[in-house]
Amino acid sequence: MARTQGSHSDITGPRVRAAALRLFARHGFAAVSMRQIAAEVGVQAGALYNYTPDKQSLLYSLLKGHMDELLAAWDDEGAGGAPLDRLARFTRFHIRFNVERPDAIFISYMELRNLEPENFAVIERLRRAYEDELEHILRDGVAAGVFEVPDLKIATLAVIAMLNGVNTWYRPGGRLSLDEVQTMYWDMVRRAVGA
Amino acid sequence: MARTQGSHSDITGPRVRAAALRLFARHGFAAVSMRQIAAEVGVQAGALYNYTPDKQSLLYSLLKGHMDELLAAWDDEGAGGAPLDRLARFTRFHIRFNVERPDAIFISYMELRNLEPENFAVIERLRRAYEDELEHILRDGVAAGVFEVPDLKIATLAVIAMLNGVNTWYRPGGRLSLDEVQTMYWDMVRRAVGA
DNA sequence: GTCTATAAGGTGATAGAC
DNA sequence: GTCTATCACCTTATAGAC
Repeated sequence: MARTQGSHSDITGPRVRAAALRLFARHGFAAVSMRQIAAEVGVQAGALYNYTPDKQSLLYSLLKGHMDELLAAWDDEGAGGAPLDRLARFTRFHIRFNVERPDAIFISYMELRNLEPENFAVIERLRRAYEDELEHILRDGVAAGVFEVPDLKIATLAVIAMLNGVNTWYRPGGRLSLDEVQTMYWDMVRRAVGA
Repeated sequence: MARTQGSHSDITGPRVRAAALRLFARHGFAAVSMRQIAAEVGVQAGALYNYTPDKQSLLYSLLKGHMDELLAAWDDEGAGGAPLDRLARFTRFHIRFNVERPDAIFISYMELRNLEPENFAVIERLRRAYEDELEHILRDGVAAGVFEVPDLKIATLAVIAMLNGVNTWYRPGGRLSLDEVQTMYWDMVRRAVGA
């Protein structure tokens, strides 16, 4: 796989990002060297710096891209309907989105502490924006009398934590289909919020 | 704080463990050097090797000690009673135990991937044993007709994931007391399992 | 039990040839 | 755009003095 010389104005950039995502998820940001990433891509370490100014920016760019994609995807399919329908849609959306990109999800909450403060603040703000989407659904449901939760903020975090747990065990082709998993968690979420 | 010479058959060992726990939780195992740990304790790096054969053993020892303590604590106060009572006790126990030792909890699920395979297998087995405690409660409740869950294994993991979420936001002296948090989560857990 | 000194090797990042 | 070579530094772990 190793190249010896020559130009490749092709797809090296995306391959660098893909390799970094995979390795960061497997071993952790701090444990992965630029040389390891380069070896995975099939270039020498120096060549990576054509695609990122430094290692930190590479991590930030992966997390930022992931959060943008998450919010855009929910924006596409989350809008409208009664609170109960929106909560069902959120539950199924969140599970599907997460299990489709386990590496990005993993580093998005494991490597936050390795972001420099300004980068951390940006990602944190986006994470909050996503949480707020769920909180608004719950608030509307409580106002409409169809949900009953002990505390809006805590119910929001509890539901997200429960749904995030899926990624720790779900594997495509396992005992349960994605649809079955979504349905089971919807059952539990629905009950947890008193619907 | 730095010593210059002399013997200290005192409490250096525990201080090494405490410093390592704190630093691993803050920055991650791979990002923390033996020199940093030594500086925190107030000794030179070489002195650490009086207390651990290597860095990996230090991590393993922290995780193993934590899991032993968890299982022993639950063994002390978890036994007996009706499924509903046992589930309430598990919920409150799990939350209290977790918020009392955030650093140990954090590294126990963040640094598993940095354990060597044999060490990982041991910790994983203990984690399973703890999960099984909850699964047995749910099974007994379902058998008794007081719980209703979509799937025993999934309900177990969903409840634990939800409860683990507390550590991401709870701080002593915050808006809610520990008892209030325990009560709110018990509300949501009870409903999630159809009790 | 702690120190200093050191071995052996890995780290992120840059310079300049092609 | 990629290579090779290199800088300055940090890493884990050990040896031997005190």
